[in-house]
Amino acid sequence: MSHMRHICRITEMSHSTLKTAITPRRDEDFPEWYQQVIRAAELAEPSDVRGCMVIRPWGYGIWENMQRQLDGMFRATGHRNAYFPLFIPLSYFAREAEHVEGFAKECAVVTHTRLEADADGKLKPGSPLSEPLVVRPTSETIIGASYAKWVQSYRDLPILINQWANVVRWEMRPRLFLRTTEFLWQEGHTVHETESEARGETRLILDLYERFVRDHLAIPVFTGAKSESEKFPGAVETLTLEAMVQDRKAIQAGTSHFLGQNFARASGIQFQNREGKQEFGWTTSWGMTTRLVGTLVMMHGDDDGLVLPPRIAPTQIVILPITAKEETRAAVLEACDKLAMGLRDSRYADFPVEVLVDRRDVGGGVKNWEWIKKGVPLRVEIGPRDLEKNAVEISRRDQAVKSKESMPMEEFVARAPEILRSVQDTLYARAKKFRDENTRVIDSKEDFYGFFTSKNPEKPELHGGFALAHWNGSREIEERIKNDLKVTIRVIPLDDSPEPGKCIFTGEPSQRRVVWAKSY
RNA sequence: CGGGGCGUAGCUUAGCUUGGUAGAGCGCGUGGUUUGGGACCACGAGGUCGGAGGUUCAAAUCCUCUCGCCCCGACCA
Repeated sequence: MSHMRHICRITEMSHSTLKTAITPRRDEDFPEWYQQVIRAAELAEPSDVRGCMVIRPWGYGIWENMQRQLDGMFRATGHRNAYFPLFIPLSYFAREAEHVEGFAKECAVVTHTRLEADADGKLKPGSPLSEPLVVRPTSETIIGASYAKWVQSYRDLPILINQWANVVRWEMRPRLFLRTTEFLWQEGHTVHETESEARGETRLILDLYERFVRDHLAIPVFTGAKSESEKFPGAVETLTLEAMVQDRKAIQAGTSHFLGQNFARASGIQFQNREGKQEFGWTTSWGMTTRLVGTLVMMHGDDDGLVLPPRIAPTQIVILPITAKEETRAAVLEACDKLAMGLRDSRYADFPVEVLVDRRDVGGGVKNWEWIKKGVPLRVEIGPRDLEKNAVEISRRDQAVKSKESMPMEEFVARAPEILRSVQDTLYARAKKFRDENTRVIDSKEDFYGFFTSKNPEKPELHGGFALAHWNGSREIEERIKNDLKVTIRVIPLDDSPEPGKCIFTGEPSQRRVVWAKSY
């Protein structure tokens, strides 16, 4: 009899151990899991406006942290913020042919001002504009118009400006954070005296971005150039950062473009050089977007929800008072506040530690799970028993949800920054390990096709990854691989160690391996 | 924009084939019992079944149109 009961309990336990906070699991249905995490973590929700989303405080808090950190890095490298119009006169936009071709299909266009009631009392657009206005999909042309006025002499250069803004791209298939009609970003736009200086800027920003995603978002990336067919419309060269998320697809985490003199010519950005001759400026542009929030979800999230790197988490430590017994409640709450104050006095990664005491009158278990789903790096429980020992129970989000460690309160206050650092490091190491395990050096066409073909076409399992393979440099091959496998060249490494070989598709000579993958 | 799927309460959904104007679980509210935990009991609020038209005595259910969402494709940060 007691034996039976014992077995039942074990069954029950293993059942609850298997239960995950997010349904479905990542391995069951990755796209659906992604959406459920965003909802469960209260990052964002679809709005009534097709393709647009509402970014909720927790999601926006992550974006604000990204802004704060990137903004500091921009300032430290001599950039300043400014703001340019949302609307771009159609004629300005039309100035750069390749640019137009690239963006025309996704432009929202304002053609009228004012609303007027018709006979039925329905509101209709009233006066047509003499010239339609394009809602910026990117701001090269409108910013270029200002730069043309500001630049007269080489002494006016360089111009190093960034803007934080929203942009609109009328995409066909929106997905929360990854591809929405309106999104938030920063766009840097610079003008330089020489080609090499502008190329240097493009590279400087690429390195800055790489540091940012590595150190703050715990995201390892491959960097390098885009192929002709993948580069920014109007750019001479596009540098990119490519990360691998947990379904092994590539996602672009940021771009930095060397625009040559294309846009300077289009906008009339001209200056008198040191020889007294008129010359077009050399421009760059570069950006990172709210897509990074989605990247973070897919990079670190698990079957219990979001997992946030401490450096980007809006709240780094949440304190959960165990106030089960009325008679100890006040003492527990007081201890929590005291602990919070102590923690806020310490610093982690240049800022005071972000601590929240969750005093809400919500069941303890529910409360705990909410914070798990939101991905808070550290959860700290304080109950009457801990009070007696002057200790706390801490749970790290990078470890199993049930795992807890007891620690003297003093020690925890002293060690909190170190523990946060450890969580941050673990997430990076884990992501890098995953990326490396799913990156293959491939030397034959057969292996290449095998790598990117699922075993079960009906319900494709997670497969593929990054393939490092030689390529003859032709657009035709890219096109064919894209058609056959939906695989594209994500990045052509810039580096230092060219490794000559033979194109695995044609046998022609190749200077270096390039990175192939399916992508977002 | 092409192919597929789906719209019933905040969420997940039953009912639809064989018409008779809605049921559940979770969540929510109140009261109580609990308390190192996604607890339990009782009571309760919440749905013009995506929208419009049609067939019918009668439509969530049948027909037509329409809107939206999701997945795959083309495109993109």
